[in-house]
Amino acid sequence: MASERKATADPARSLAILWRTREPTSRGAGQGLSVDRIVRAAIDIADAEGLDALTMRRVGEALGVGTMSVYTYVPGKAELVDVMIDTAYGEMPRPAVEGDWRVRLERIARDNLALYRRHRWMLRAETTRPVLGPHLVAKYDYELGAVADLGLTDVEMDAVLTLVLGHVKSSARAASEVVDLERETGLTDGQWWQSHAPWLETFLTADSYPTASRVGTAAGRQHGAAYGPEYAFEFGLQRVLDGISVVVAERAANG
Amino acid sequence: MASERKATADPARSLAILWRTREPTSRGAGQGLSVDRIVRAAIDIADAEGLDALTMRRVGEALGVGTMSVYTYVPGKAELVDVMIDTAYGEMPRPAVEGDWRVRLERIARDNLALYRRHRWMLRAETTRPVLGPHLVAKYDYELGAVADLGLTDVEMDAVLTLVLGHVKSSARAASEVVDLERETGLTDGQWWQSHAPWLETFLTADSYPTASRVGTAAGRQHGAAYGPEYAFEFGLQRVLDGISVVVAERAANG
DNA sequence: CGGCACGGCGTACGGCGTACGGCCGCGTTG
DNA sequence: CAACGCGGCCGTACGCCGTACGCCGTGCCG
Repeated sequence: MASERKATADPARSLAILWRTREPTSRGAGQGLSVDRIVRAAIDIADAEGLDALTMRRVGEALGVGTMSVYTYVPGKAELVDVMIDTAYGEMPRPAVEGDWRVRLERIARDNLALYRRHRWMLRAETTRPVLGPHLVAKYDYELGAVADLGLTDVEMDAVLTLVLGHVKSSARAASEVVDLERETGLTDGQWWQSHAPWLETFLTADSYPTASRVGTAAGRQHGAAYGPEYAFEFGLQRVLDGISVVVAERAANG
Repeated sequence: MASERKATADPARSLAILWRTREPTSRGAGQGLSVDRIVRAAIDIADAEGLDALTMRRVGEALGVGTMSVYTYVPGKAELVDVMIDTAYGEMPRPAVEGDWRVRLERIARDNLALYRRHRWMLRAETTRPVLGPHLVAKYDYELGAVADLGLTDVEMDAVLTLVLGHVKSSARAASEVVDLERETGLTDGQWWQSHAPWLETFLTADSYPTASRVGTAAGRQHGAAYGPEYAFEFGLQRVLDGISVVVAERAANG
């Protein structure tokens, strides 16, 4: 299957590229190809048409270059995606936010959501352990700053961040799926739901599954209106932050 | 996009198979192939070797049958995965749990985590909107029961469930990645972390990224010990439940 | 007993990632 | 200034994948 990360991706190779261990060569013909240009082209393709459309052939084509030329700068597709991810992290804002931890965490959540909205392919590409590129490290450092002065242990700080970012990613995935579905079927979520209503009524009867039937119908009716991925994101985010505040209050009380 | 779900997956076809719209034929030769046997074989392969190893050729091979014979019962790979997912949901327990909503939700979270542990391929396969198979519907109905009597609106009930299950999936994914990494590299997480220590110390210095450096080191040192995906799961779950309890208490107070 | 519906499958096509080996032009060296 | 060799570039080819298509043999129904 692959697609998101061949099992054989070599982290060391990705790291070498990410941290620019190689100096730019001036030898040879060189018609201006470079890791940066390749990554930029690849991101453009993935943004516009998704990870499936991102093939090495397409990348070469986009750069007016043979397929195999890409391999001069990038060891393989998996490593290319690694670099794409770190590059995307690099475009995130890292402003100094005024306000308490809750404001800061909420801001971080929204920034990450925006990132996933712009680069939907990241939702599928990150499957394996992230490669510790420079921008990911900077991002991690910045985001830890939001929870640094709350009296949490280092491990707890990491766990809080993991929790919030995990929620963002779940929500983003759900939202992305709705977009995909609308694009593929040509139907909005509400229309799709309505077209499946007869089918649902056949099997998902109030007799057999009372709760699922009622709630599903309610949720379905709201689709396109108030309910949807946005609601799930907002609701979940506030719940998560509420939950974190319990620990924070505890630590503040106990010193 | 594809890989876990070809963009061309046809939900209607999947649904037809899932709800057994076709009656079992008794015409023709028939050497005992069936949707069930195919699905079972496919799940065995995916469990043992991952989604990447699941190819139509492998499935046919495992059943002592030609590759294309599989297509007699299943329209394509995407639909096969759909059916695999619903089948996996079918093996989940749905006991009547005594205790309050928190006990019930916690139980649901752990059951789902166990499911993902047994079928790690599900973490990659569910990308798109789930197909509403019979077992998913039953699962949804069952799980809604855990939050049915808390005074929440229908939409809120759905959101609570989405939040909890999203956290489970995030955590399961993280845990699965650790397993994959250990399997691929032959190193435990702690060993891997240690082997990258020199590299990290070069770039992730206390000067440039003080917080990330300290927390990363702390988290890294704990790997293999107390910290890890299990901790992140437990910590996050309690935070999420704490957050939900705030809403529940609100509703209980306001009627 | 004839027909044919249907399960089973061999072949083939168009895609993918990428290994390999060669070409060619430039910067360096004697 | 000539020769060298290195490195950017890439054409070809291989082994995978999913699956369209058309052919067979079988056993039930009329």
